[in-house]
Amino acid sequence: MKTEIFADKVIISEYDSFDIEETLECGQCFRFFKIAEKHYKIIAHAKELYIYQHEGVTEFYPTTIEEFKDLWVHYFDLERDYTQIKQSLAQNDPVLCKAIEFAGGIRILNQDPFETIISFIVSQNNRIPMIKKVIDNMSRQFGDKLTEDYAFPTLQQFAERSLEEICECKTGFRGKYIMDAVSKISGGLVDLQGFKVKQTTDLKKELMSIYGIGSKVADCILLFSCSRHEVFPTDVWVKRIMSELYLSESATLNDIAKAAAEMFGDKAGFAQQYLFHYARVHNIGK
DNA sequence: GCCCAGGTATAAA
DNA sequence: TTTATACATGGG
Repeated sequence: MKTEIFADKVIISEYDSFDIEETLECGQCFRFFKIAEKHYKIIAHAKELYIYQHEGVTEFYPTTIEEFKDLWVHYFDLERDYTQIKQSLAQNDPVLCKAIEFAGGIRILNQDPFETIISFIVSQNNRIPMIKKVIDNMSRQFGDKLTEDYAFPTLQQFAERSLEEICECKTGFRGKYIMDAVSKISGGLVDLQGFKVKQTTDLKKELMSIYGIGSKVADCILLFSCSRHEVFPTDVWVKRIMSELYLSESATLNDIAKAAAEMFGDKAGFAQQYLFHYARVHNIGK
């Protein structure tokens, strides 16, 4: 990867496996706005970023240039070799071959764990446009003003709010789940500082101790904010996809889960995202 | 009106 | 252990 630094922007080129549209629109993050084709505004880690891709080149317009190496390189996982990962995923697997062909430019983001916890609580039994709206409501109501938009509220800012105030952001029945998450994190029962060093299985148990966080949401948090690419895709999407593709409709969830485990092994985390795209484009999993 | 959404807690079989 | 249902809200 080649990096060029200018006064107001950073340009990278000679990279592979980075498509901004696929990366943002695949459902792993919610705070972005499409300005034009391959041209987005992103809000993450209390910073705003404009990003623009064209002809094998990516232009970053952060608030300050230092932000690029301090924050955005890690956020977009730019130091990991995705080409090699994709080769290994595609080996002897026709489904992943097709999926990679369809959306080979996805990068698994390194998002803020607290924001990701709250965001994926909001995601349950909900649709992406509504999830984005609820998160935007909470940011506007409770978060700090940035240059143009609002930062996702901090743990402290959430802790100052009542259940009623949180529900006013249209969280629905998930308001009480958010309250429990905030209270457990504030009280240290869920220790965000330990997220970097703990075993994935222990971390998952800790996350699932929060009222309203089950296996699916826990996996999303582990994958999209903690680089735990080995998480097993327990989510109903993948089970349904497996059911459609490989097994009879009468197969139990257990049969499907077992088949998926054999198929993906420790690469399941990446497989989850690719499968999502594959399913969406082929209209599978309804 | 009716159905359902990138799920989960709960009760009941 | 597995299966059915309610849940807030809004869009199709």
